[in-house]
Amino acid sequence: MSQTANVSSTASLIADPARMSILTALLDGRALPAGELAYAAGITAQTASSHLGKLLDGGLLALETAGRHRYYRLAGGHVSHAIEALAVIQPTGPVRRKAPTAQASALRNARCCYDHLAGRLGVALTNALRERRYIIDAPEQRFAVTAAGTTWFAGIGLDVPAIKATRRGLARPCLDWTERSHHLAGPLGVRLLCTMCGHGWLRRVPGSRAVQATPKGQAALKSQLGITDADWRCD
Amino acid sequence: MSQTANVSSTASLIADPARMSILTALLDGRALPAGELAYAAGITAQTASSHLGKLLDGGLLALETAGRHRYYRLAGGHVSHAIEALAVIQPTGPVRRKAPTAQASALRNARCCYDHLAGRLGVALTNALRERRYIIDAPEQRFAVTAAGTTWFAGIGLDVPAIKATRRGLARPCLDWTERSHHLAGPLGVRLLCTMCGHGWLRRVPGSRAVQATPKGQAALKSQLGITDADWRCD
DNA sequence: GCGATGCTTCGATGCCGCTCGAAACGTCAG
DNA sequence: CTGACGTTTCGAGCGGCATCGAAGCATCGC
Repeated sequence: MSQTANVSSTASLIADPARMSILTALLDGRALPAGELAYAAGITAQTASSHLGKLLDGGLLALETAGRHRYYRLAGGHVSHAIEALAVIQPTGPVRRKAPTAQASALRNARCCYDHLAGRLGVALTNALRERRYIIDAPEQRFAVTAAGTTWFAGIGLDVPAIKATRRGLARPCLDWTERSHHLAGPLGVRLLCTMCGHGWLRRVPGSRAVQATPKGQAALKSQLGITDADWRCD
Repeated sequence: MSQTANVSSTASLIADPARMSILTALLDGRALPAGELAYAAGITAQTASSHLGKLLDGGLLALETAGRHRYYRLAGGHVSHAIEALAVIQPTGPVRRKAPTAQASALRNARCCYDHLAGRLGVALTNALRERRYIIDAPEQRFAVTAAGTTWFAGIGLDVPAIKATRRGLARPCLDWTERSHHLAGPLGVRLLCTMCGHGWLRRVPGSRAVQATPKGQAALKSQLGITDADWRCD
């Protein structure tokens, strides 16, 4: 994809401190002449001219000629948008420790890890599946589904043979950040979360990675796999 | 002040093509081991290790250690957001044309941008909502929902007054990196995608950001908003 | 015309950082 | 313990780019 080459070349334009000073001076939308931008960036006119030409070619600036002055301005709102998006990314500094909020513990209890279930519930669910030998450890960082497991998954409406495995297999363990244990990932994990949400057992919280278990879901977890609230809820 | 230095240092991390290849390989949210990223970027393991360390320090990547493997992933959605914002900026010059693969055009047609709809369909949907004045432009980079809009959303089972706005509002435009136009983001955008998936109109492709419209969904788009396949499908 | 001003181009210099070979470190299998 | 493997660290080579001096263009005032 030539898109990646394009992104990095654009980023390299912003990467130079002198050019960034020029862009900063123009962030408010004004159009400034080359000489003033050179002064703002603390460089000579020749150097600034080189930078301005590159920014122009890169599509970051627009040019407006007036007499012997040449006024430069940002090419559009998308440029300032990109700069602001970059400003959000901060180097990893000192680790800040904060008391876990209610939201944080909800995330720790049950959350999405991309498209599969993670957190204490994800780990508890995976352990229950392993204890019942519905899934077993397999080589190359994978889980295999046993015959009993296929039957059990079918019982909740999940057709295992119909799932096509990716390059990394049908199911695999995924390390859980908070629990330092594994939960079920891979296509099977994705479908399992989907199915449980479809039954109304679990509910994804909009705009968050948190997952809630409904009363119906709590009952199902207990009857199907013997998982009680105490096994994973910790507020 | 130090903000500008921070932006340019972040940009310099993205500026290197090898590092950009690494970031591209991680854009879908997966976590990949260092060796695989080295192979993806076409560099040796030593060089990749250096790059990964810098990206980690720069706050672009997160690390997950599993045995002798070290899995790297994007530090968060803000990183992919910044990359997409950069991708919007195009050099003013010869337009290069590439042969799109089937997967690429699927992504271009319809995909998730985090939790809301993007791509040609996302833009077409947003434009239709604006044309019908269900949503209107509002100050501070936002969309406002009109009374007619609230009624329409309720008609598809989406209770707008029940959605709580975040700090950035209820709905806002998000720049689409392939279409260079805006699509609907914010809590309303998230709920809208959710609702349309719930009706079986759209279907998220597992393990990908691609979104498919079902036949039922195509009919609904036509009857509800007058959007035909030709408006957004382009293979 | 003539000089002054604003800006760009050319050429040379110096430095940053990307790159890979070699080697050390940590983990896993036997 | 030993060998294999994945990853990181160290060191040296080297290409690319920012920088500035000097010169070349264009415009303005007189």
